[in-house]
Amino acid sequence: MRRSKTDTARTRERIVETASQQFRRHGISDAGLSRLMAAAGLTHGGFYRHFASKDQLVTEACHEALLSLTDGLEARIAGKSPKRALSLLLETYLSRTHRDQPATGCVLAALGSELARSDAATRDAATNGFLRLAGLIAHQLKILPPDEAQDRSLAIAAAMVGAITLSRIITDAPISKALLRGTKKYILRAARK
Amino acid sequence: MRRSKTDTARTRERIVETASQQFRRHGISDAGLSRLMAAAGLTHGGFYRHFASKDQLVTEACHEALLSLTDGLEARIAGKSPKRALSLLLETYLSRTHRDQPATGCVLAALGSELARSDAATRDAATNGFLRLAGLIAHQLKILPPDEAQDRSLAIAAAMVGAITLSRIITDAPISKALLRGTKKYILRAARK
DNA sequence: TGTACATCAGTGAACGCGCGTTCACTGATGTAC
DNA sequence: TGTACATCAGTGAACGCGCGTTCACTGATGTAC
Repeated sequence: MRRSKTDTARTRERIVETASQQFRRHGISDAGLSRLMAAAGLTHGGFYRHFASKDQLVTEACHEALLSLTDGLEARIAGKSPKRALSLLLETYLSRTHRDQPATGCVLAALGSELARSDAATRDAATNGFLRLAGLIAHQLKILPPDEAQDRSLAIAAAMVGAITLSRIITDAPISKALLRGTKKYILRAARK
Repeated sequence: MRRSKTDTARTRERIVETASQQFRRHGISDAGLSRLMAAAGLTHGGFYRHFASKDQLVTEACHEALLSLTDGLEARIAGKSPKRALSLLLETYLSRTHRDQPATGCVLAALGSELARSDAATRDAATNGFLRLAGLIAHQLKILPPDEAQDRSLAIAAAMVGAITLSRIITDAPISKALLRGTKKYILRAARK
């Protein structure tokens, strides 16, 4: 039966939030709409009242998840010195907690290679999220001229994403840990003048 | 009808080679066995004469593709000075050619986030390939003590994989290029004492 | 070296299953008077 | 403010489709004598 406008809006948000977790946990292709809607407490039939297609949901889920990630990181470093802020960003992003909980972590690390094959709208959302992440880093590189800080922050953000992705693939625990530790050290070196 | 042993071995190799390209092009989940076998010039029914399951093919395809990648890179830098070799590695791996041709490129970049959700055997194959890639880099960091060269090479290899993956996601061509260029510059900095 | 038979690579139909999407239906919400 | 009716969120069955896997069958290859 029909629901109130606020209920409808809440349901839609719940679907997007549930979807973004399911995608990150199982991958985009392997997260089916039926299971996903059930996880949101609904049946699959109602899906198309909210979204035109699965692709649209993917786009929105990536957008929201990346917004939430960068907002969270931004809040975490608010008011800190650039040096301390960069260290905090790296500790948070390159943590074992992040590695072990893909469902609530960075979409770029959880879905990177699938995003590379996604449609333009989803890749746009991913690109914007990536640039926001890089921007957070660029702000901590104030010792450098702006152009160089921009270029370097792109490389640093990609290195962070690559490190988490690979730390999840690697079957040898000490090596996985060494990769995360090494990446942090190596980025801190790269942040120096 | 039955085939000779050498024909059978050749067919098996052809399936693995075709599969590794199809996986890198379409993703593991989205590369179906029927299409894949057709691409290898066979019908899908014969698949299980060669492999116990799709998972086994995935493992072998990743193993072979990573072996081929590291062999190719190794041949390319043979006899070069460490400095020149590192630069060559980076130019080759971080090229627009590599970015634009995932089907024949690095499996870790093409399938990274899917590999993180794959079974142990496939993740073992990916881990070994990653360590071989890192090893190639470590050999060019002879100015550093071995422990540090190992840690740093892990971080560098992950940064390379992350950069290619993200360069494929990014919808803005200049930014994609800036990421590849920036990553090379930043790794060369990190390689210095 | 030649013959008889077992092996098995490859074919194509078939299996059950879950996929994304559509649709008739329900009944509460929203709207127009 | 109350009433009549249109809207539409959510349900559950159904659609065609491709998936991974199995199987009976074919006939050339490999093996045993």
